[in-house]
Amino acid sequence: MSGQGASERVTIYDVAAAAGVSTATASKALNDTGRMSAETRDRIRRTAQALGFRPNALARSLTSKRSFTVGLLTDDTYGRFTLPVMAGISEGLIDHGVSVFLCTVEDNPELAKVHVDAMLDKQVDGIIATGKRIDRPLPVELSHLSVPVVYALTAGPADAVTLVPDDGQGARLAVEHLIAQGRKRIVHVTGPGSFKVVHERTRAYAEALEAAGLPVREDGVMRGAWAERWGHEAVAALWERADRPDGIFCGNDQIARGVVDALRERNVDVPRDVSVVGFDNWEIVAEQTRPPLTTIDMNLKELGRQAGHALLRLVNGEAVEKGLWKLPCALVVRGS
Amino acid sequence: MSGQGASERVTIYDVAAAAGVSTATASKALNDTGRMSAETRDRIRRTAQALGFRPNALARSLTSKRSFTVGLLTDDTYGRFTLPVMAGISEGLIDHGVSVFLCTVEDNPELAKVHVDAMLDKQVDGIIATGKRIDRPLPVELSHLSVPVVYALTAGPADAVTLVPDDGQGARLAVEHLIAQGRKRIVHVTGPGSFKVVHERTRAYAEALEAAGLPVREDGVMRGAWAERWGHEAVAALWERADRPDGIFCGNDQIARGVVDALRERNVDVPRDVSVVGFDNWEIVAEQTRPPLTTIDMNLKELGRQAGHALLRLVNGEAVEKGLWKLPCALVVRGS
DNA sequence: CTGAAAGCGCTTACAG
DNA sequence: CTGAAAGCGCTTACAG
Repeated sequence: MSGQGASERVTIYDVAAAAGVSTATASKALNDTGRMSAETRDRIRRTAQALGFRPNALARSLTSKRSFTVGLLTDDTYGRFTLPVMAGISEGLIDHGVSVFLCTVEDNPELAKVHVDAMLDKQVDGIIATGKRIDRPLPVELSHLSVPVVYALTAGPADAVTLVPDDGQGARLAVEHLIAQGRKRIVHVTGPGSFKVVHERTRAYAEALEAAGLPVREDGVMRGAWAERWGHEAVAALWERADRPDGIFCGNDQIARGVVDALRERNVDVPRDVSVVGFDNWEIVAEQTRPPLTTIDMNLKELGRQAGHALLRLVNGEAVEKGLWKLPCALVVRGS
Repeated sequence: MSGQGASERVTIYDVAAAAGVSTATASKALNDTGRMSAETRDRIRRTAQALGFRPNALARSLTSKRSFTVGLLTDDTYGRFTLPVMAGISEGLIDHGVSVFLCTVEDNPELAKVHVDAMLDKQVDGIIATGKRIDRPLPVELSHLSVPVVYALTAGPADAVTLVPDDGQGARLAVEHLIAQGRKRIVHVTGPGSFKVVHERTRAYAEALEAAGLPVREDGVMRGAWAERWGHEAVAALWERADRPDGIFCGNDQIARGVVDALRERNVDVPRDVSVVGFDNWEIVAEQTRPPLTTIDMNLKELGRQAGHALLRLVNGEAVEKGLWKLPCALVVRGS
């Protein structure tokens, strides 16, 4: 019976009439504002309930100037990073009654503009910009909007709130784990130098070695593509060397998988002879590797949740620390 | 200068006043309705432009009963299928000025209910339900809502519009490709029988063989997990047999990758000795396989786009054919 | 403790 | 061809 009245939506007038009060009183009762006898408030609420009243959020927003709606912009159509971030945002916000507009803009500036305008027209309370790379901005300018903006996993202006995984801390975790396994000759096989994360992780790798009193070698860091193929090539090159490594920290799980496969093809036992740690905890890669990859998880869902909360605080005019928020990564120990 | 007036939003009153007309006339001019001199209409438009007027979509929706907003429900937080579908929906709808609410509900019925209620409160014009499996519904009942619902890549009621990839046609494409390569002994290594797609693809596999006059063998279909490991195991079993296959159609790209890797480990050359075709065109798997996988693409983005358009037609009261829409898959030829 | 009235920003019959 | 008025469904000072 309930919820079918397509044409018969019940309004606050219906509730007020049924309860024998004015709409003003009904509104106050339902929003727990104003002052009235507990009895009246209760009665109005029960009538509302009985009639199946659900306030029209549009009408409410029109007066309250709050739409309980935020816009989510992403340039990532296929990637794996964005989905957990978005899920975290959506989850974190729904608890506060706020809904999320999803907009995929890819690298298209005009499309991005159209989406932003549409969101603004729909009176979003704020915007979250999300991407696949922390060193590239989305193809649209968001800094002088009339609503607050939070950046997650994409580059934002210096005076904005930007949330990213703590790549340095993650890398340290990885290297310290290798050291804890008793590894002494640890190399780092990672992605292209054009990525900012490559440098951050490399620095942390070197610092962790130093902190443990292990030598930091010039040729300990090898850069290539973010691909399995590069993992294979790197192992080929490493196994040409006089002193082969006994620990390999990889810049992502795909490289790590290539490394592990290449080691197996050389009859090098992982993890007995060599320990390998990846980065990303991309489950589909990490779990299918033989043995399954030990890797670093960036806690993207939590990052999304925090991005949502940060935006909410901004919307409410609460104080929020500007700048780069680096969120901790976690080590996931599997078999490598 | 433009777009900064946080507190100074320009309304249609401002436009009307500046143009020396009533708000009614202004509204008509801007919406291209009513009748008035071209001169007046132009003048009003120019003033609106000059003032940077952007209509408040909330206010507009309140009277028009159309929010130009739809809800998108998904149970898929990490999967690869949903993101392209969502991107297609978002892309297809933004052209019509409609925005999309993203809701990830996972397997949580209460959460799903909360999201649906929130969407309804915000007066969405319709809802699209999306999932990761075509044979399972979302954990929430959507059939008696006051707005139209379209299902994409998830199970819907028989009298609804449900869009899915044409698994049979995709499988046929795969098998016909193998036959065109001159393969005669073609097996099908696929996922668990609990998945509906497994049966659809199996049937199409058998039909394609028959149509080509090739024998359909009892043990030609092998079921296991959707995982690389199963690909390895299947090859191990197959290579025990007297007559080994020369063509392998796999139920997904992960299995196909396991198969290709296992063949290489046995020094069987792909594609010289054996041709392999996968399913999904999951680029990260297909492209990293050595050699890269030939596979079936489900055109998920297009599926999303069509889901969006179908919903729009429903919202506009236009005729839409109910039932299961099977959208064509495409063969992507790579190296296997 | 409760209600009449005005208003949020737009659109839409209806008059003229 | 144009405008005054009412209305969409709610909330919020302001009176009483």
